[in-house]
Amino acid sequence: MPKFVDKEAKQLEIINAAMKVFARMGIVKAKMADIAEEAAIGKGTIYEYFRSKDEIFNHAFEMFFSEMKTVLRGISENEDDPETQIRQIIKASLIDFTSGNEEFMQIMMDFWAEGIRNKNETMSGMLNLEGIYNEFRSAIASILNEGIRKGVFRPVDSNVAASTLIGTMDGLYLQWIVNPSVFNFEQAARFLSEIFLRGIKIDPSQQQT
Amino acid sequence: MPKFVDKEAKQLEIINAAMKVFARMGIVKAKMADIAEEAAIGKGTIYEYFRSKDEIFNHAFEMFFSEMKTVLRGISENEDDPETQIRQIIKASLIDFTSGNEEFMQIMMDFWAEGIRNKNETMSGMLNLEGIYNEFRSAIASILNEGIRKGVFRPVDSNVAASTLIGTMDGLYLQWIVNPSVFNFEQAARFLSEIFLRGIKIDPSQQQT
DNA sequence: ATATTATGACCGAACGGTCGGTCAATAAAA
DNA sequence: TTTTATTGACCGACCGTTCGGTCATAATAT
Repeated sequence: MPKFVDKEAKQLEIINAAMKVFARMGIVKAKMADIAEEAAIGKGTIYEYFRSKDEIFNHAFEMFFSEMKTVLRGISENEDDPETQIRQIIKASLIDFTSGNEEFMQIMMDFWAEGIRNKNETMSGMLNLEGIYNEFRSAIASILNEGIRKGVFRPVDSNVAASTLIGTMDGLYLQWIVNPSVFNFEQAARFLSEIFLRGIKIDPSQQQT
Repeated sequence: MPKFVDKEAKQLEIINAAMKVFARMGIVKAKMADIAEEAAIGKGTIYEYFRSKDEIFNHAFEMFFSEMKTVLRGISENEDDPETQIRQIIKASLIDFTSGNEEFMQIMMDFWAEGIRNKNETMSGMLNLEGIYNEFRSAIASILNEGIRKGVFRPVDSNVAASTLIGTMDGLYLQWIVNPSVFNFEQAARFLSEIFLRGIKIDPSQQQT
């Protein structure tokens, strides 16, 4: 054993173990003992790297969503056409994130549920579902605004539209979780892209320029 | 004290008390002691009427959603025009259910979260989120099918469309919960009605009959 | 009408299991 | 040897559930 362990790396190991346990048994049911076992360390050791279960949870939460943010950022940076951007966001959210990744979804829903439950809590730190939504919303809203400016989208209220789009995708996750047998993300993504864009695009017959 | 108490009525009292407590502190955090206090009875008395906390939860859950079902049924029975039916469903779900009723929403989200978490559990009885969604979905799908038959809606996949609509509404609840300060149900309902109908209606310029 | 008995509604102290967190002991490294 | 890292037995707060017992009322007897 080296005298100074790489704290960051060990924290990451623990969080990854925690993620596995979270996926397997849900966040609330996950015990410190389970996480320790998964990480192949003693229970006490966890407390060398985290103050509490909440702290583990918060770190995991943050890591989890930062990945999503990165993908979204990539889309808005590498693509110029607003319509294509919207299509890509829907595809990324509903297909790329989900396909073959049940575990991921389970955790995501659990984070949500936990975020809702602890909304009013004086949590040690973050669990900032609100901030994450704000970020997503403003990212999508600015794409919509760009489309409106370019005259390809109707002048809808971009914040309301962005909320609705995000809401729809979240709602679809929920339905998949609840009822995976009759739910198909590919169909849903295709339908959503079509209907949402049809809903906000300028009617071709009256398009200007 | 009457020798024989009306069990049903007392159960209802307890469930109502439980609902209040659920709204105030969340389902998981709600203690039997809290429910007893709210109902102004002894903790032990609760167990004269319910076997367990889960049983209270399940009864509450069922009651809660049966109200929603009733409203939906009313809409499909008292109105013939598919477009109007869709508008009414959106209005009922997003405005009538929600307005001035923060408590209601809190509980609904909590039921959701709980339903997700316990999805794989061998719960005593029900907590049948899946069944409820199926019911809602097929109700909306049949409205859509009627619209398609009448030639006012495009021949979309009615189940996918219904899923998407339900998902959207749930997602909007979620956003309101997370971020009530920047979210407005009236705007959202108006936008959703407009965009969804615009998305599925036959383009007027090519309408037949 | 009054006393007596039976009943079920009601109660909350106590129980038992659970689980996050602590710490004294141990192992490993320096 | 001293310092650092690790550990898991242990603690105690918490909470759902149980159960022995009380009491108001109804039924019955006198």
